[in-house]
Amino acid sequence: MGKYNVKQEVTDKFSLRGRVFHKIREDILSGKYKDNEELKEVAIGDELGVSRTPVREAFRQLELEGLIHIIPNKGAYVTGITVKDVKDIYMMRSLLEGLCAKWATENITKEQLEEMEENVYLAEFHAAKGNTQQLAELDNRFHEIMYEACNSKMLEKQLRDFHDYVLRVRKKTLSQNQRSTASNKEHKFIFEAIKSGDPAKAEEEATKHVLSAYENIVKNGLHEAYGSDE
Amino acid sequence: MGKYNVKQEVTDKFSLRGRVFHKIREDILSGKYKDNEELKEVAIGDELGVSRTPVREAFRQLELEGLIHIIPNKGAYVTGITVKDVKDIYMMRSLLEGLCAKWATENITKEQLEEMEENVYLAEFHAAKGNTQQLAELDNRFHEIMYEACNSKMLEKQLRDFHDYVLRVRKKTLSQNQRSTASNKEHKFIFEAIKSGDPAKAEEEATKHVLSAYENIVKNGLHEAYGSDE
DNA sequence: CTACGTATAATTGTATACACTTATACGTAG
DNA sequence: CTACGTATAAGTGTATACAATTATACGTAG
Repeated sequence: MGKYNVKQEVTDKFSLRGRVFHKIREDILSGKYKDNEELKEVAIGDELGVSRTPVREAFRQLELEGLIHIIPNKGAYVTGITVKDVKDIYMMRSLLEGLCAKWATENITKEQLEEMEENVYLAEFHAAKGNTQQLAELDNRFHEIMYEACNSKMLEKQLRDFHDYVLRVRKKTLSQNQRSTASNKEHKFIFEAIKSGDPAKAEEEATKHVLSAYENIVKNGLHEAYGSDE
Repeated sequence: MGKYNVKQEVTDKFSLRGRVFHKIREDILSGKYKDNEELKEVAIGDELGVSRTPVREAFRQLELEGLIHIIPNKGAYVTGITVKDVKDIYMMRSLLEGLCAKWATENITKEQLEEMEENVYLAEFHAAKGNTQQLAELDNRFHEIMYEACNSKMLEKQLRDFHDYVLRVRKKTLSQNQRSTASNKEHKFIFEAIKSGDPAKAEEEATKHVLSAYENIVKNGLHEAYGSDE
């Protein structure tokens, strides 16, 4: 990966296909399309004012993301995302973010470490002022820095995917002030472990960080946004 | 997921698009297309005797799998898979297979447990006879059973993806007899932990299992199949 | 000889047309 | 009334046509 290419979006948001992809994705995650609902190429194309071609290409991508499943010659059906899915992802993430923090400790550059430090202290400031928007961005960025610092293209991609997947949930939980201050504190612990060059500690703190986000989610239900499945 | 739908392939192998997808994927993983090589829609279409449409759809999927990256209005470029990528995946897998074994212990059905037991003992038999083909299939199936048993759609999909990704490597390492017998023994340990209802033990054994496969790979180089990147 | 700009070619993006498969409606036999 | 079969409609799969963008070649000014 690299210095340029600041944020390589897998799907360009400006092409028709990209817009269609993001729109459908959003509509599935937001619950507009219900579980098992059939998505028809022409209907969606008409709605967005495009032909079937970009819609079909978007479908192929959504299928690989697991948001829809396509039965050949039949149709595309929404797979949706349940409460259990989100929880499972958090458990998987807790392990992989741990690994990421460990590797980041061993590979982080001076610049990345500095940005991380800045991020942590800036977040403290915005938390005090109760600015949720900035906090969400800083939180995003903190994890992004770790992903970049771990020096593993595969792990980076994986965690980005997860991160994206549960983005809606994260936005919601971070808007609760108590969680965001706790989250900041945990970021600080991770940062300090990385700075002191202690991979095992960094791993432990990052794992704990995701787990406590998970606990928070479990406590607060998240029933409205997703179908309950258990 | 379910009783029916024994093996839901994400991309149907019989449609043109599916065939194109698998062909290009294979060609990238086998090294036919070099790193950063540009893939042109018409060229590939002509080679496979199809039009651009299925090729384009296959490209979109390959992009999401991370095997190629597409620059809008420019082209599709091979991302390839390096030795480090494979190693990183093994590290990630070791954690997630551990989690999978833990969850499988808590959710496995009687039938799945029976099939697993049968699998382990059958593998012992074929190992003694040195039948590598059957061994590879049994190994695949052992992990498949765990994926199904863990009762997590998300984790199942993730591990299948990883599994697929490094399939070529696994085939190769399993053809070495000493590794395959060691692998069998480890499967047996995992199975016994699951059967005895000890999630922590199952997790530990599954993690160790993937790690030892990783060690084996590191020892044996795997230089020929993939570009070295470190 | 180099640098720049324009014309041309090559390639991707999107829309449309046609082929093929699957679903639906309706009529008829029993 | 039900079961079956055929005709029709709807929808996906693929190919092709056209538009937009990017790369290349070549000529000209300096």
